[in-house]
Amino acid sequence: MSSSAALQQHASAKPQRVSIRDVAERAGVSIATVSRALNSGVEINPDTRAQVVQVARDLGYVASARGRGLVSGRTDSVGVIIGREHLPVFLNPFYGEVLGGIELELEARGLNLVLTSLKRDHQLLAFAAAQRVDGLLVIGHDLPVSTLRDMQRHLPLVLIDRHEEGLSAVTSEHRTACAQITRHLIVQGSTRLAFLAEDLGNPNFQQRFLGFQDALKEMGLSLRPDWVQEASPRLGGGYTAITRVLEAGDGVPDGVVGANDPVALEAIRALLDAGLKVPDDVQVVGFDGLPSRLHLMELTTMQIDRQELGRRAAHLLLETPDSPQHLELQPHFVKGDSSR
Amino acid sequence: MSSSAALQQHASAKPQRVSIRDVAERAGVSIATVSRALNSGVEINPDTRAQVVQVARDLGYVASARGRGLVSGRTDSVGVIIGREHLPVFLNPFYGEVLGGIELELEARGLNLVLTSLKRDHQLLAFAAAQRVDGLLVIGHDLPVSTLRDMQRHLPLVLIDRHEEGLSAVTSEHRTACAQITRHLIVQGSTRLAFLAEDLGNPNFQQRFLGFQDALKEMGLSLRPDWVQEASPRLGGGYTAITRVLEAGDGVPDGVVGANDPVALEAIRALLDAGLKVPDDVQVVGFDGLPSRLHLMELTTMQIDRQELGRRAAHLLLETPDSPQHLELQPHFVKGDSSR
DNA sequence: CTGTTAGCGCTTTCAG
DNA sequence: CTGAAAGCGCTAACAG
Repeated sequence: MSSSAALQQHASAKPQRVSIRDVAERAGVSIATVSRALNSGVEINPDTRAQVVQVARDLGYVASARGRGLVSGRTDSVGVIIGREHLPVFLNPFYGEVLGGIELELEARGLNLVLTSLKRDHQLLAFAAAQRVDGLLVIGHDLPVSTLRDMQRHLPLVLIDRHEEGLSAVTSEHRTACAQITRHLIVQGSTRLAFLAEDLGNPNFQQRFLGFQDALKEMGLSLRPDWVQEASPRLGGGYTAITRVLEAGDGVPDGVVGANDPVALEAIRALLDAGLKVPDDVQVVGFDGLPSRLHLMELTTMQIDRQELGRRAAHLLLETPDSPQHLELQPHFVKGDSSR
Repeated sequence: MSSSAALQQHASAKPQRVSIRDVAERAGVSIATVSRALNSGVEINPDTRAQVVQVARDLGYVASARGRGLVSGRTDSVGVIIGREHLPVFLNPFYGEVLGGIELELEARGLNLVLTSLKRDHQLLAFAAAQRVDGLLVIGHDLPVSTLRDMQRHLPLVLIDRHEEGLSAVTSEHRTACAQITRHLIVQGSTRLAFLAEDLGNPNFQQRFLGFQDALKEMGLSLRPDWVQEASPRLGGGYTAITRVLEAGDGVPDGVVGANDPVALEAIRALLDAGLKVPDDVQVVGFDGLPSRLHLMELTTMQIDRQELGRRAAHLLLETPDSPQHLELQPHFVKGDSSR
């Protein structure tokens, strides 16, 4: 509180903020006229308007978002909430690009983006209820669906990368996409396949795992339980996961499907360290399509258009805030150097 | 506007938002009492308070940020503006971590983070003047200093990674740090050094370049103009920059200083593609210390504590909003595999 | 076309 | 300790 107080002191220390009344007085009109002159729309004498606009500019007047919001009921800004599990949020390029897409859509309409990293559930609810924003985009999986529904009672809301009954969402398809890239591996000659999941508790990774199994079945291959390993989500998990596969005693896989790109890249590092060649000895594929110019290797992966994910979600929020909709985007195959 | 209107419709379609009056009525007290009960501080009958708190909870009442802000003059949120030149903002892990540090500091005080990517200068000024936030953190170099000063008249403001006379700032030191890492290269045996700048118009890169030259001079080496190349900031610039060095006809450098990590990594890629060995034939160092687990190689670099940059800036904004201060953080040397 | 007036939801004197 | 009332800055009827 002391901090906010400090910020506040500042404001009052400034040469008194100019209000609509100052402009009205100086322009010799009423505050209503000032309001009308500045919010184009109503008919008003062009000369009066020009005069008011001039005075407003001179005084550096800008309508207070608070005062305006109080009567209009709008804030002209949209909130974005990112799941706790994904922190540090900004380190994951995945979410960065999603935000970029959201920004794009909002900026086109002159709306502000308010980013709020996840606090306690009840704080989030309070945030929604306090009407600091006109709508909410939620990225990530760790909010209880009940909280989401509660928030939905206060504000329109769209989920990103997650789907819940009765709530709007934009997601990407995981299962057939993962089957597709697994098939690619098999077609290119791999028969002994390992799967590295970042977190099998996450529904999206579950779907990818199912797709992996679909492809195995379809191609007449069998699943080796020891070759399905979970990689702790912190950096480096893929390395130890593939190491466990190598140590399982079933020999060396000739194909590895990483549940996402970081896991796949870490696995490649481990394979190289173990003296294996990629893709000659082992083909490796990932999932997500993270920008990889600086990476160990150009990865074969399923590219998710993250910007589109954000754009669409913002669009849904703005255009159809009241009818729940579910959009599912299909990732597309990108051939890199980690597979043949 | 139609979009905002749509969001607005939603709000009004909802079961009328509960206001302080609803709580007062239901609790059988005045709105003043509700306000007092909920904003701990004033003395009030514990029973009354308990009663009010209970009713408020039942009704799911949360004070409107607008109404409260109008009278208190505060918004309890801090804005962050990121320079146009750094877009797409979120793709650069540098700024992501800074944001993380800011978040940390704000969260500890219950303040909200409002992220606004850069629009036109006058829009930014309007944003500041509209008092949507209590203070502003500005990351990046492309805002005219005059605009910054104008904004400063409306709000307290702290610059990050940039310094201007009379404005608060948190920056990192570039010159001696770059000299230090250049010296490392020389001590490890490099004598023919190239420098790859991302953008020599940027004062920070200029400082690094100066540091590079300081080290050369100090160690009795001379600067080859052809071996100072600018790398266009888009991904891949470092690749072509080092290629130009190789084609300059002066032979092959045995040491390369990249003005930042991406440029250095791209250069390594190009060197490897050209059949050279890193660090055996050519040592390469970067600057920034981006997380590199997934990269081509662990880079020797000067690590900037980006989170600290954000934390300190937020701290300055909150604690000393009125007296301009300048904090300079020193990067520290990190040895990787790209140098001996 | 423009001025007057009534709030938007809340906090904060000022009286009781 | 609590209620009444003023007013934060603005927009939107409602009169002129």
